[in-house]
Amino acid sequence: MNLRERKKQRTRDALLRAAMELFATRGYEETTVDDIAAAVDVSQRTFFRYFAGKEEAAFYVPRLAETQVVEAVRARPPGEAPLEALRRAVLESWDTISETIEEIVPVELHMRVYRVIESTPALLAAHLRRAAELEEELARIIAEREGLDVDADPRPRIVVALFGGVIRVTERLWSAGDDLSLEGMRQLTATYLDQVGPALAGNWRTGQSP
Amino acid sequence: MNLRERKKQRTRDALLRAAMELFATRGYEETTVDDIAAAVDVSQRTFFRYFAGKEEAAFYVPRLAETQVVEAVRARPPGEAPLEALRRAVLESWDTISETIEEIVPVELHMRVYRVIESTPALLAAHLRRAAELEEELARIIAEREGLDVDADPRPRIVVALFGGVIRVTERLWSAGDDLSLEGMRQLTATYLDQVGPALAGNWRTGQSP
DNA sequence: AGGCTAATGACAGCCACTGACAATTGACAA
DNA sequence: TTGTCAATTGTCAGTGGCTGTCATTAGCCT
Repeated sequence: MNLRERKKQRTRDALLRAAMELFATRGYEETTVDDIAAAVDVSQRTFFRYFAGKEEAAFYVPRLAETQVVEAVRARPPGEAPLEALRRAVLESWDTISETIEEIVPVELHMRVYRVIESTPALLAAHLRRAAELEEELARIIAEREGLDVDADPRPRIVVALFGGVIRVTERLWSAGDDLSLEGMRQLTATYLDQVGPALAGNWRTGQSP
Repeated sequence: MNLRERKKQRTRDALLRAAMELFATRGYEETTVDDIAAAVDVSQRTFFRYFAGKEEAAFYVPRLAETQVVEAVRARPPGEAPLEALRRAVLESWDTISETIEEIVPVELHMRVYRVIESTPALLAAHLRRAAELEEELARIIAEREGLDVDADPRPRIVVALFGGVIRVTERLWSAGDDLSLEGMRQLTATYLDQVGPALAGNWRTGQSP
């Protein structure tokens, strides 16, 4: 790697860290791009050469996680039922995700930024849009696994929509609660996915849930 | 109603219509607030006194529809299973929705704007955030119907997430296709909701779908 | 060493949005 | 009807995100 390349990498990292640190402490809206650039001692223009916008800095790490989930789903054996494949892929990819993150920024910082994302309207909106794109991708993968046409058969998109919905509900609960550990999230996700069947049963009065 | 009130109403209507017309023809990003204000011959500042931002103008009509759905769910008899109640409420509220819209703007204009919302990243993001808020509200209603605590029992949020997911999938398909009639949308929604059961079944090879 | 190219900074400008203040216009009572 | 009060609006100035342009700097390669 060149000196040039290394320098670029360092600038990018510094900008990312400074941005995340500022978002996490001061808040997203309260942080200006000038603040971030000043913290790294580069011009505002340089920031925009590395990130398309403030938003992109906030979502840099979450994007890594998404990529990993997609690949985990792709790697699932074709025999599994769709919902089962999705479930296992997510739970499994969280084992490796923290290491991936730690290579870039402290996981703890990521978690604090994640909370900011969930509690900042503009960021939450962007997050949901990304999630929708992810779902579309997953639907295609599922359809292919099952040898179906996504645009002709509604079922791939429906399972994925259901699955995505459950994930989002747990994300929200998790980020709002106190237990920010990965294990807590795993637990929550597993519990909620287990409730999918019962939730669809007609009669909810039979048997309460945790 | 005062002359003053009437004048305000007229200005608001004119701004809304001008905004929607411009969004639908020129596109959202390509329309500046100055354009909208100029079309109505008021100052830019006045626009911001009626709408919190460009976005709010785009979502003014869709918000009406959302309100109506929420009320339709509230009006459902308590005996129905949750998913059934949601299904009936949505299908039913679409009967009345076009009249409500027509009081404000031509339905055809609304449809064109809706397509713009679905195809403009910034607007789609905002739309999904609103949808998430709506789902939270519906989950609370469902929980109350069933005499449950939303924060203790996951099932209300899960059904609603599933339902919301299906709705969003159909919205997208509908807005991307050619048949922009309400009847087409009803049909699509009913079909997709009917596929929820089959989609969750383990084995998709038994019996193809339309 | 010196020319080439990529990265950066400085500057100007667009657009969404906000606060402050002055001018206008309808409402209402004397 | 007129004068006063309050609401509506326009103007102006300013902030922040973001982009294009151009000159300058700094690493690369012969």
